[in-house]
Amino acid sequence: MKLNCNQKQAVEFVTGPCLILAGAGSGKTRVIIEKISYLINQRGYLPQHIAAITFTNKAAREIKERVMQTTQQKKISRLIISTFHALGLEFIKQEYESLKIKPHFSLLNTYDQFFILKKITTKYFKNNNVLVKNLTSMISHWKNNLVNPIQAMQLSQSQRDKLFAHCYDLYNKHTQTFNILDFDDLILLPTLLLDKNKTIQKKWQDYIRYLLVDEYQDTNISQYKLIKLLVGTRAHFTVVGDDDQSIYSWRGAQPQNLVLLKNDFPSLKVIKLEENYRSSKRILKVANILISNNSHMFKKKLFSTLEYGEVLKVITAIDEDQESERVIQELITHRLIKKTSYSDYAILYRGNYQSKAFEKVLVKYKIPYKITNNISFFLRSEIRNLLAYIRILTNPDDDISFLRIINIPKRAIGLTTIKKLDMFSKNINKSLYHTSLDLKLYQHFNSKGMRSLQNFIYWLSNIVKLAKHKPILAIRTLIQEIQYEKWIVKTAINTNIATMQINNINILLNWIIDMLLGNKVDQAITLDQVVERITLHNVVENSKSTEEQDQVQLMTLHASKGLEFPHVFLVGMEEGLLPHQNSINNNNIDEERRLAYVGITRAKKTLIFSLCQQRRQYGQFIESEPSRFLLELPQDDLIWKALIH
DNA sequence: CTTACTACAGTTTTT
DNA sequence: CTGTAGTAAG
Repeated sequence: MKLNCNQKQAVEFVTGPCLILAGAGSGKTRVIIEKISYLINQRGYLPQHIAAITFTNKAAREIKERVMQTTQQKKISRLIISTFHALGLEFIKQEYESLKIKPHFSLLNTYDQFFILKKITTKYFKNNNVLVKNLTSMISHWKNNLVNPIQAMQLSQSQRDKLFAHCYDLYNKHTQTFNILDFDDLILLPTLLLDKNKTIQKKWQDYIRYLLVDEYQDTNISQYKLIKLLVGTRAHFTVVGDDDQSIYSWRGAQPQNLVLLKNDFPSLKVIKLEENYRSSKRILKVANILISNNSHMFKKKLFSTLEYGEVLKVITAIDEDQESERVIQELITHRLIKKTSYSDYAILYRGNYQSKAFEKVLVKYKIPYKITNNISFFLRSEIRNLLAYIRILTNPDDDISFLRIINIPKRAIGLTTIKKLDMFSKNINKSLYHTSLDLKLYQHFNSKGMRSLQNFIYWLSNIVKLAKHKPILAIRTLIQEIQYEKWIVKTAINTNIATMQINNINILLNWIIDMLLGNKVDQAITLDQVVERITLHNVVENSKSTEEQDQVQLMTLHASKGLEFPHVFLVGMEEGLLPHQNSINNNNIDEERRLAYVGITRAKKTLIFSLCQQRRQYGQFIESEPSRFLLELPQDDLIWKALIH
């Protein structure tokens, strides 16, 4: 297929700052890919001087694969296609000396971060999870806004915020002494260093000569600053974004960055991609009318050359049981008449918990389905434990991982022993691992628990030594000697769960060993790199097999961004759900409207809404009203199906 | 040190 | 209503 006029213009404008406003389904990924090959083939850029930055590993992978199809493989081997965070990590690894970081730092995931904050703030918050969560997001917010602890203290008005700023300081000191970084640091540290150090800035600007950024509307302040520092005054870059699909403001995304771009780069060329290749005219009309209720920084109106399409249906139900029943009935009938596949259908909802009612009905009718929930593979307890062991092999000083596995499986090291160890480690200022190796500890304390600890650390340190030269043998020995499978069978609620957990562990182990051996990948990598990949990427990405099965797709609206389906059910169209009650309270309806817009624009051929009159919430029924978004749509294009009692 | 009970909170979540 | 995390008793 040929590029349309605007797409062609977007590809070929490479001499200055460029903003591509790409509406839903307008072929933006294709433009990015074409632009990369245009830069290489027509403009003489060397691949190693081009960087394309995305938010997700999935998007990065897609671009990589598609560039590979259009360009010769050897040409693009050094092309930089990565996420913001992976690029930041690469930067930190190269510049760790200037950042005053030891080379063997470990990366924290959100769980470990929460755990650390909980631990260091117990005396203030007494394990109040809500407060710790608030603190976690506050610190993240500060970091994303390039605010250090001192500035945070100055900015804080309330007593609570001052305490939070103090905790931020404690947390920073903690991460510095233990040589750990969190996700936000991967952006923050490179940004601060590039800003301060002109030599390094020049070096990186010479390295990355053309920058492309995908999903630009999702960038936060520090990411935008990073972009500016990387492109410098040369300003050879392209950002691609759509303000109507900005649905991550609660994570710090600033759609205003689109406007800032115009101010910071007056010569900015703005190119709009408004031709939609996905949806029927009717679906686009409805989407355009809905989103016109939001204020806009750039005017944009999607159009389609496809047929007008079927009328949109609205299914009303008494409660969520009937809602799911009627939606699935509709799906079954539609599939029989149109002879479609199950995988042509998607059920989209606001909150993960809404999937339950649908799952029940799908099971009842024996319909294959796939729920994409974001409870990552890595958050499963059996995986977290195993990972903690593997992290200890690469960085024994990782106290969080050490604490997690110290008594898993049970080896008679209890709370009292751990408390003594913790105290002692603070006195001699060493990590828990190294404190446990210190014979002085056992001269001070002599208890059953301490003797268990001494045995454990003797065993563990040998595995750690082994891992330095023979990581695969070390991992195999480890799994065998802790008898992890046995422990799982013992602790699991039932045998089904145990089998699943053992299966999960084997998936992870096989993946790690494949990586270490270099199977299935171009190059074998070290155990350090394996751990890094696991924290930053998602291993599950390897298991493609499920994607190709014929299954009805269920997911949240957030998770559906970037995808498309022939037939879409947008369920739970009620006030309080979409828009969500919290967003109504915070007067953040615009983002909820964009969420609805994202949902609508996923549909290619048919779109069906559903809602309930009453919905169970925490056990009791609450009355609900149709979402205001349904009422904003042109009613000529909707059919409200009668309620069945 | 382990097990069992109670209290409580409960959107979205790219890395 | 559900799942989880922290505490109190075994």
